[in-house]
Amino acid sequence: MPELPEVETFRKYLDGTALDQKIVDVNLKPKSEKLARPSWAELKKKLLHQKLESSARIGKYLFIRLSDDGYLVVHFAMTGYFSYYKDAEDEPKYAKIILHFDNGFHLSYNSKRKFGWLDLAESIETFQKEKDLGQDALEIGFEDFYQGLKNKKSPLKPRLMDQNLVAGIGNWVADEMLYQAEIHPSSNCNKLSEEDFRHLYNTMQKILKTSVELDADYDRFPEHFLVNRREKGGTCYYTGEPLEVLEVGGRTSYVSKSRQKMFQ
DNA sequence: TCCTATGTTGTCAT
DNA sequence: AATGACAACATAGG
Repeated sequence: MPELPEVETFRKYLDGTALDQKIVDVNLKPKSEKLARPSWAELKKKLLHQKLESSARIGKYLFIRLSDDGYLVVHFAMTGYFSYYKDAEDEPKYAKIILHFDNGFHLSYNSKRKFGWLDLAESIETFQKEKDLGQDALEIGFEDFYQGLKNKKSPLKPRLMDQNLVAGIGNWVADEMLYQAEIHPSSNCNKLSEEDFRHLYNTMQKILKTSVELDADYDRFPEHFLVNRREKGGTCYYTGEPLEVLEVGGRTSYVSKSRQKMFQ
């Protein structure tokens, strides 16, 4: 579900389908008002008669440039995704907000739950500042990554998932990074050396790039990736041992105990 | 029936 | 100021 690689895949999907066509109507499904910000009336008014011109992404947030001015901002939360289709009968079951284009196609924002949302923003910079959103995990340099984490008095995993520090890492990417980098999620940030952080940073880049290249399609992920093993009965690719399931920072974490070193 | 879920946000406590 | 625990949001699926 939508973390950085998934949202980047949605962004590419949007770029390949829905850009440069005039929005002739916008529909809201019943009981979906909460997904529209700042309000359904304002969102609809802003989108009508405009085109989606281009897209950008910071972390799990997608920014879509509108032809007049400003941005449509989309957050997919846990179950959101886009569909671009022509026939009304192809409308997804969980469609919540639907943009209708003058070429007869439709772009729907779908979600099983009412968690994600569509919002408006004047500029990406304003939005990023208001939300205190950190640098995108694929953009941040090692030095900022290191400086942001090295002095934290906290278990590492919750800090990796803190969007104000580095944006885009959710539960599965955090587990994946820590697994491949051989670091226990409960390790204290301030006990890792610079080289440990460098290793973690390089691992993060590799995992994110690979995931994005594979369009976040887990079925195509390398066999050693943890994400497909994060389930009951899952075993470590490297050691064959059963993965431990524990809670770190309130989130379920899968750990290969003998592989991942605890820094404390 | 009960529990969990890969996200965010707000409150309250330390 | 930082950090953590917890609830709320909402719903499908095991």
